[in-house]
Amino acid sequence: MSNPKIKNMEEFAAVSGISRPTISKYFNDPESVRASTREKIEAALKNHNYRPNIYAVNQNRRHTKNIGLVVPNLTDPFFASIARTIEGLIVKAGFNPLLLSSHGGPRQEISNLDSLRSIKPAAVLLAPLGRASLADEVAAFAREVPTVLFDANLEGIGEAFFGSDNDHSINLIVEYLCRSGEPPMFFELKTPINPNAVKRRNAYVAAMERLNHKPHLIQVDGQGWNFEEIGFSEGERRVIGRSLPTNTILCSNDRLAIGLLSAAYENGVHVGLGSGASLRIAGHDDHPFSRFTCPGLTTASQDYNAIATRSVDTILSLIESAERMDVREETLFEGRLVMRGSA
Amino acid sequence: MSNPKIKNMEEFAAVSGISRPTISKYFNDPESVRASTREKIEAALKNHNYRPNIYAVNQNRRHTKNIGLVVPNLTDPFFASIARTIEGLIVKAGFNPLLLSSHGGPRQEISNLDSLRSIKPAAVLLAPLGRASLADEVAAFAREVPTVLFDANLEGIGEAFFGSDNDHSINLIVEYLCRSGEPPMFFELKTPINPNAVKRRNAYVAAMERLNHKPHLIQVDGQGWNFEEIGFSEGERRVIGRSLPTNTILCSNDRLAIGLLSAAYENGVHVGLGSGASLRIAGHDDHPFSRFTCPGLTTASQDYNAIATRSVDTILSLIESAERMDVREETLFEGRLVMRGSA
DNA sequence: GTTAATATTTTGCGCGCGTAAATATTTACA
DNA sequence: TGTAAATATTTACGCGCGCAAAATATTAAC
Repeated sequence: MSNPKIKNMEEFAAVSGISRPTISKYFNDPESVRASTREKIEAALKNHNYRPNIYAVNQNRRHTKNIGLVVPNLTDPFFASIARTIEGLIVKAGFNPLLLSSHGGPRQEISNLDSLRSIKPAAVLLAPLGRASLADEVAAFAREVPTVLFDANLEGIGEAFFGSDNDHSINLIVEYLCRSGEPPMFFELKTPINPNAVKRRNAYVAAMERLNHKPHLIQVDGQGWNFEEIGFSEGERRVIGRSLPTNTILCSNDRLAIGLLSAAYENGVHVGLGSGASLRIAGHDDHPFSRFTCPGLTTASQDYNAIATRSVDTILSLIESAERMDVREETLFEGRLVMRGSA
Repeated sequence: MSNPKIKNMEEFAAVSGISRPTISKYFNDPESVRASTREKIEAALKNHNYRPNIYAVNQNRRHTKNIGLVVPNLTDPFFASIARTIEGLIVKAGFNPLLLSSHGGPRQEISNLDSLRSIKPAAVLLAPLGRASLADEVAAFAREVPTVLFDANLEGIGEAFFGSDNDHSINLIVEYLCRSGEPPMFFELKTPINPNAVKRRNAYVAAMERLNHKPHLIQVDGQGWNFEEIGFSEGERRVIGRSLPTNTILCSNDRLAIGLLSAAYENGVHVGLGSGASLRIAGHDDHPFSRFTCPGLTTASQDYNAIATRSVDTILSLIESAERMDVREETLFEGRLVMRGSA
């Protein structure tokens, strides 16, 4: 396990009694060499534990085994957990995931893509920032490197997009709220970064009209990713203690709802379904923490398993076929209603 | 900006009228070439936007510009946010951070180190899993690659360790709790993975004894990282509605406290300081979400700015000096008491 | 036992760049 | 203005490996 010290494939070839290119073949696919040589190689591997220099490998390989994974914000447990499952799928497929977060904003997103470019990835999975994204530069990247978008769509960019069917899930939750109490108002950022937020707003309006209710939007100021903070402070200003046309608030996402719940609690406003409650709050996403809010947050889950799996599958087949897609695929997965105590 | 297409340094040298090795020097340090040549290069760079092949660069460079960053669990917003600030510092220093999470457990931690090994990083910043870590293998790695530990200590491994002074912060919070109400019990996992947890337990016991109170430990079952879940379910079993010797619970970390708070709420137990409250709950860490619990969580913050900064600084000086430390440094930073509504 | 077909291994070359040593140029200073 | 010191550039070589084509070994077929 620690004889002299093998420093390259040449030397390893020598000690294993096989020619260097055959060793190379073995490392690229152990099945591609005869069983008898494979055994010799693996025996030698036991005594010397040599590993090919990854830089030399990637310099010469036609395509690297790297897959880039870019998410808008790793600090958000939601994306952290998606990233984790995608990473797992990539590793299982024998590729090497490179995880980057665009938390710094649109310029960082591009800078992430630039880093990936220099790493010459086989393909890239990108959850873009959304409306803030520098679409032209992202598009230019996607022309160079096979790219699949997920979570947030950028029209026409990349080989495919996989996301959530906001129409469906918002419809589910609006219907539920109307059926079980007063029709909801919609609490959101005035200028959301995420295209899903816009879709949800429109879906809310449409659902309300379909049910013959007048839609009400509460559009609050706020920038960046500190949704809880915004939900809290703007909730205090615009919701708590105000006389609103309804006692039910549907938030554009769970993190806003978490802030709003906190503001309600702090101001002594009782949230929930029961008789003692004066406010109902619902969210969207089924954020990892929404189980533990007080009360638990009623929300709509996204089918992230499906999104992750399909995204990785298409990226892999894209790599394998070495071709681009003839038509850009766009698939939305349906979420489910998650009922908890808050509405 | 898009003339012919430069594919290597040779060609770029040609179009810029400078010799290739000089170009190489420029990319390693733009200041190292004469101002006049620098201008020529940068002019050419504008028209051709060429970038050196990172694999070829790293294959030949004596040391890469990569710094590995391994954290136990990126899904925890706490580590996600530390990782983010550390990444920022690394980038600012002109290095390239490689972020990996050991969420999968001790074997994944080692596998992360193995991946890093093959990338030949200049150095590695490691927040180990803790007691679960395969110490021998981590130590072997740290002998090969300059490694600095943070957050959780593994005795004698790596060049230095930077963490929190649990004695200090637990003392702060125990004193506060005793002074403002009944002395606390300590709520924790029976078999914690994290050495900080053990230190906190001991610090709690010591602090209580110093104040002439009898320490009480509530040690619950539970494995893995789903602390909120454990805090919730075990809290329901062991705390809520039980007749305990005190009405104050100090949790080993905020995530347990978040679960416990949720359980209290769900069972109609009023948490806080006021007269209507029957339970006080405090945590430790100042987790990003602890502001938004109901009520807000009283806790002890860690000085993660200091930990991040010092860790990165030492790793950088370690790289620069190209030497190991003669004595292993171990520095603990003091946290602060963060008072909110829960205790 | 021979030959053709096939699977495997080897030969030979080049990838894109870092870097030491040799050479040329610039700068500083008398 | 001349010279030495400092700085910049060039020459020349090697890093560790992938890959195509050629050579060889193995298997199958008759």
